[in-house]
Amino acid sequence: MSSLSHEDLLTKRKSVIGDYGGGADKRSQIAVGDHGGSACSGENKKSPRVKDRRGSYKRRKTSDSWTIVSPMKEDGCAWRKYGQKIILSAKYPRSYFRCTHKKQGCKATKQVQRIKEDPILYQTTYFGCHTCRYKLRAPLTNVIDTDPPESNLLCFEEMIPQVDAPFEFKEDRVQSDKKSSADSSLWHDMKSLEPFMVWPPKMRCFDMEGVDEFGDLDITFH
DNA sequence: ATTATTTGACCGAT
DNA sequence: ATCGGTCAAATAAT
Repeated sequence: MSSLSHEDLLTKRKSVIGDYGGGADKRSQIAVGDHGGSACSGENKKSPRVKDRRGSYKRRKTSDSWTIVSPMKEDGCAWRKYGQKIILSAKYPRSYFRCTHKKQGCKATKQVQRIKEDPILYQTTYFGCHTCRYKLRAPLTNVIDTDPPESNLLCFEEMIPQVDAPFEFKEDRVQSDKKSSADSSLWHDMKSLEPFMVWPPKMRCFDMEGVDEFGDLDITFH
């Protein structure tokens, strides 16, 4: 789709940024600049860099999660990447995604990690159910107020096959080539299927725990 | 303009 | 101290 390779993009970006990440943290710089000499209004507890983030996030529980092992890392949902980490015991980095509609209260997240090279396999772990899907049906109306935000579990009737999502394969920066054709053709095969991501939570609702296989996909509920 | 991605720092747990 | 998960500024894309 894009005319530039990922290496190109990366190179371009690096050349623009320079030693961006290498040296001092930009927020440190900002912080020093901000209240650098100011000593502030006296009481600082522990030199907040740019903003005190203590308690800014809570670690998730491992409940309400399930894992899918599949050759695809795309599902039918709109995710926004918010992090990537090198995992010590893993060969490939792990990517962290949250639902694009987090602002509307959707708490669903997932993490994707490639676990195998030859036939490429991704392990995707989902946390929480989407609460945003049925809102998409009436995007221009004022449904937000009327939606019960605590209804985590949806019915099948509420589900919409969200095949309008941007299906696009983007490879991790750390290995750029040898993707596309295999992946894409695979995806085109799978594209006729229901986006499988939407039903694992239903299976949970229907008391299907203990099921850990479904066709070609390995699914593990936690 | 707004939204998405990148990426090092920060946080809590161990 | 280290690890994995998250934040958020800078950057890129739309």
